Amino acid sequence: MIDLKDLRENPDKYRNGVRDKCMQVDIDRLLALDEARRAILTRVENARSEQNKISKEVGPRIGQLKGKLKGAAGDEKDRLEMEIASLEAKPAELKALVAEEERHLGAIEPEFKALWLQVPQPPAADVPRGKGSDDNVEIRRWAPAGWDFGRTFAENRGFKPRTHLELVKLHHLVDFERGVKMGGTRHYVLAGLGMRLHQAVLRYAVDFMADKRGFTPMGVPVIVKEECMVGTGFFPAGREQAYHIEESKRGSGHDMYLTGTGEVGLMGLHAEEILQADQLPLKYCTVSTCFRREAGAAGKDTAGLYRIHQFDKVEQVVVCKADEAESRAWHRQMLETVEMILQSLGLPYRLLQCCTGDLGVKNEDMIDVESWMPGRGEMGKDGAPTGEFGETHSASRLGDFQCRRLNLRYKDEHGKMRFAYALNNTVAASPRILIPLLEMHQQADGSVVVPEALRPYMGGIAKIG
RNA sequence: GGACAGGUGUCCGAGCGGUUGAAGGAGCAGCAUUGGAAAUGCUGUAUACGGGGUAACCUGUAUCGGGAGUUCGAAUCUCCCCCUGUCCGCCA
Repeated sequence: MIDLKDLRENPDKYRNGVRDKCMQVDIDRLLALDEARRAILTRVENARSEQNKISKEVGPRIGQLKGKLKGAAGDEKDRLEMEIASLEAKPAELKALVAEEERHLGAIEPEFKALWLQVPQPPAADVPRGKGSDDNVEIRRWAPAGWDFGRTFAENRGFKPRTHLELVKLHHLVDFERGVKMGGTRHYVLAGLGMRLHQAVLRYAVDFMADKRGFTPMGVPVIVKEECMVGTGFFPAGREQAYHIEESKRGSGHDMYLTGTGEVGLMGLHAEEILQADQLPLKYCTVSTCFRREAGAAGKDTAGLYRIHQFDKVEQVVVCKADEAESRAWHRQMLETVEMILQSLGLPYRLLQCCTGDLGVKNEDMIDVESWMPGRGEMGKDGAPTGEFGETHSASRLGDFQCRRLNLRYKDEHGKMRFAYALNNTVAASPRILIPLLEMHQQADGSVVVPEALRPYMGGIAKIG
C-alpha cells in the first residue's frame, strides 16, 4: 500500500510506476476519489464537532429537564416538554446532515479502497525498464569446476543426460500417478530416498540460516485470514492464485486461505505492532508448505516437479529500518546466502535483475536466481534436451509497501513513527530444486551423487542408485 | 462442539448513559533533591486522518476486541462476529 500523501504530492511517481510495471490502475480516478472523500470527511467532522459542542452544552440541560418532568403536571409539564423538544431539534438536524454525508462516503469508499490497494510500489530508479521476463538482465553466472555453459551436457560430462522425470522413475523417488490419483493434476508423491532428499535440502537450508546467518527459524500458520493475504500484498492481485477455505459458508467464523509462501506467515507475525528501533532488523526464516492454484498456467510445465500445487520452501525475510541503503545491503546479503547454498550443492546458476515489467505489485526491486536444468528446453540434435535455466529463487526489496499494509511500524531514534522496510527471499524450494540436483549430479550409469553438504541429512548416503 | 466468565492505554486496573482519551497504580522519560546513588517530590507519557504554522506546536474528528444498532449523547444499553480463560465432550 502506498502513502496517500505522497501520491497527492507526487502523482507522476505513481503514474510512471504503473506504466513501468505494465499495469492498469487509474491513478487519476484514485486522486479524484481521494479529494471527494476528504471533502466529505471535512463536512462530517465539522458537523460532528458542532454536534459535540451542542451536546455538551445542551445534554446536561436536557437531563435536568427530564428529571423535572417526572414530578411535573399540567401547564408545567407541557412547558417542559416543549423546551425539551426545542433543545433536541438542533442536534437532530446535525444528525441528519451527518447521516446524509456518510451515505455519500459509503458510495465512494469501496471503490476508493479497492483502487488504493491496487496501486503498485513504484520500481526503484535503477531497475531496468522492460515489458516482461525477456527483458530481464543477467548480472552474473556461476558454475562448478568442469562445467562449461557453452557446451552441452554430453560435451561437458561425456554422456547423454536423463531428465529428472527419468531419474525419479528409475530410482522410485517420485510417484506421479498415485499423486494425481489422490490430488489431481500437478500432484505427486515423494517416495523413499526422494522424500529423504527433499527433507535433506530443507533441513540443510534451515540449519544454514540459523547457524551460519543468524536467522531465527519460525513455524508459522499456512492457513491464514484474508487480512494476512491483503497485508502482505498478495491480495487482491493474487486472489486467483490462492486456495480458499470457505468456512463462513459453513456458518462459522471467517474464511481462510492457504499461503503460497512462508513470507505471509513471517511478515504477518508483527502486523499491527509498534517495534522499538533496537528490535530491528528482524531476521526470520521458516520452512512451510506452499499452496498454489497455478490458475492461468494451464498447459504450462505440466510434467514433472517444476510447477506443482503443493511444495515446501525455506523462506527468509528481513524487516529493517526505513533506509534504502540498509535495505540494499540486506538484499545483497540474501543473494549471497543463495549463492553460498547453490555453490555448496554444486549447482550452476545465474542471477537476473528483473525488469520493471516483471515485478509484482509489492516489490520495487527483484533479483531472480535461475538454476541450470539440463532436462529442460528443446530437443537437441543428439536426442537429449538442450537444457535451460529455471527459476529456483527470487529475492525482493519491498520498501515500506508491505509494512504499510500490515501496519508494522517502529519508533526511530527521534521517537518518530515509521513504517519498516521489508525484504524476502527463497532459501530453498523443494521439490523444484531436486530437478537440477538430480540432473546435474547424475552419472553415466543413471546413479545420482548426493552433494556432500546434504549427506549428513541423508543418513550418510553418498549416492542414489 | 456445549456451558459459563471475560476482552479498557506499555502493563495492572476503575468506570456500566452525559466536560472520560479515559480515575488510580506500575513502568518509562525529563526536572528537582544528592558528592554519587537509593528513596522522595514535580512534570510528562497513545495512534490515525484532516486543517493551520518554517518549526516547536496549535486545532478538529475518530479510536475502550471488530462490526451493526438504540439515543440529543455510548467504554457504558441491544444484536452479530472474533479472541482469551475455565469446566464438559471429542481428538492428532
